[in-house]
Amino acid sequence: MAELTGLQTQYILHWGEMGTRWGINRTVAQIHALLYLSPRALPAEEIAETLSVARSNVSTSIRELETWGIVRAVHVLGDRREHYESMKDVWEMFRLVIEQRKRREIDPTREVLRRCLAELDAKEPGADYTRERLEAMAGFFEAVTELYDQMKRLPTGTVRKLLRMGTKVRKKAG
Amino acid sequence: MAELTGLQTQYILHWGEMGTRWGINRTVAQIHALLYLSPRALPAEEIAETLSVARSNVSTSIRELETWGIVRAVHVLGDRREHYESMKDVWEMFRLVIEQRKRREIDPTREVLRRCLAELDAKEPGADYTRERLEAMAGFFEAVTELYDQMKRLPTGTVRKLLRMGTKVRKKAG
DNA sequence: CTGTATATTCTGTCTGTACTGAACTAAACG
DNA sequence: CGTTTAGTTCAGTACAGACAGAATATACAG
Repeated sequence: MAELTGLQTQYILHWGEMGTRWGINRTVAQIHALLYLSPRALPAEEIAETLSVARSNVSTSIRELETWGIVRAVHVLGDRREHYESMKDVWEMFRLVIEQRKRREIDPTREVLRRCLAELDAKEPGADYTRERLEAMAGFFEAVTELYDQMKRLPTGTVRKLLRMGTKVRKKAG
Repeated sequence: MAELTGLQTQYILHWGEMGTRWGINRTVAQIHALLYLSPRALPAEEIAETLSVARSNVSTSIRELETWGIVRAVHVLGDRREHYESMKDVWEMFRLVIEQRKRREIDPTREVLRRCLAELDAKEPGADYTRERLEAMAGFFEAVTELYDQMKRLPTGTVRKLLRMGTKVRKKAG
């Protein structure tokens, strides 16, 4: 990964772009893209040079990727620098990311909805209507959580297979 | 909705908070939350007052919600102002939002991946490895698209039923 | 028409986040 | 140990997006 090919650059830039739309820091996303494409683990210094970002920026970004569990540090004999590599199993990567986003975005919302419903006083104005709306929303979040839990139980690869099956069935029927 | 109850305020603030995490403008999310809870359509002026934001801010935010198709303007006899109301079917709302996010985030990525794979020159350094990685990623995006298309075909309500069935099965088995 | 109410567009300001470069810490080498 | 190298933390800067308020446009009433 000393020099990027045009193709690699294109992918990395796009990934960074998409990252921002998903609320993921551009540099974090770019670093992930770089490591994902790299056949070998890269030291921070090299990442910084390749992407033209500050060394400190790489440090914090790598840390974030590590907390997500999709990047880890490995060591190379005769080199005391840390080398970073990305997980290569795409499905597992997204599973990890989704799990954490769920924790930060779905779970707190479920909590709030539950608390709201618990606190809802029948005497306050329009309580019936409010309850109806909150319950509908809460039901949705419960269902999503349920769906997520069910998918989590399936061993890796099964989702893929199910999906392929579904495709075939649909094609036959269509 | 002249005055918000504590509960409504809580919900609206939380929704705004979550919106920012999903890359949705806080005001847009808050307005949506307000309209969702409101038993009647509200004029822009009232929205601005209730949420303490500028009238102009409401105008642009409403526009965004309208393009998503989850808020629409309705008219009230004897009042020439536009009144805005939110869709109340939570499942349909999220379906609309997801559809559009898919268009903006999944589809372009699929395109880039396809183009990258098409352009990939076997002569460039590490072409085999790059191809492998790009294909894995592309496969994931194709699968997600497939999944989405299949779910889209199901009539509203079916997803809910399927989910409930799944829950029962799992409970029995567990 | 003119005046008033409503809605939109535009411009400058503000805020929050990303990022750099420097200072600092820790570890490895000789 | 001192020196070098890697890694982290911090303080200030830069930038993007959100927002308010003013200016403008549109529509309706009298």
